Amino acid sequence: MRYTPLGSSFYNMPTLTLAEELLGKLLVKETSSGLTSGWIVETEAYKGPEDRAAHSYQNRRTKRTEVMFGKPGLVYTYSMHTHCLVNVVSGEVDRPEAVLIRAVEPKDGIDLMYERRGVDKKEVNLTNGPGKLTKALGITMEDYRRSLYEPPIYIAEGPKPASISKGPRIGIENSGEAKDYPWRYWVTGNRFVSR
DNA sequence: GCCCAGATGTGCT
DNA sequence: GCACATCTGGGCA
Repeated sequence: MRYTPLGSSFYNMPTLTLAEELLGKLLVKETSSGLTSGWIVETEAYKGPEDRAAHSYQNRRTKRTEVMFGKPGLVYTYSMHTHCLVNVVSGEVDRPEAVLIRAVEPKDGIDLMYERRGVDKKEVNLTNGPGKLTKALGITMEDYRRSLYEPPIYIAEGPKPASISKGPRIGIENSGEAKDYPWRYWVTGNRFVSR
């Protein structure tokens, strides 16, 4: 199973548009154990300097956020507690914006996902959360700063969802007014959406 | 459904 | 050194 990654030009669009356009695309990760992939069904946009919920709020530039200042289409992996989350860097160079991938629907390598997540899980629990999908697909801090338009981690074309919903983002209660921005997008009715 | 502890990297003092 | 985070799973109701 092999797919054609979307080229770097795909990522040259406003962050909110990109967050919406990513829905229905295929997120693919190749490792020595095999290939796993899933349809992206939920995303959240984080808009740099003016977004209190973003790591790059007020252009905070550190070792961790450095990649957000780079080219769009790079991978920003972030570790939190025992988990790892994956973002797509967006915005032009020096515009520290990103799109968080919150959930995918498993497509290829489902056996491998069970192996990584635990065989006692229901299928819906394999990838219906940002920390879950990274584990199921084998995405780790090793992928930090990789580009998404070539293997081993990339995004390929997929069907456009029939209907898209949007609403406030999740897990950012301490972010003042930013917590209400409707920058979370998901495929309407998809059962792999996190909540 | 809600509450809570786990357990670790990161950033600030 | 210390507080806290783009979360998850298990406990209980």
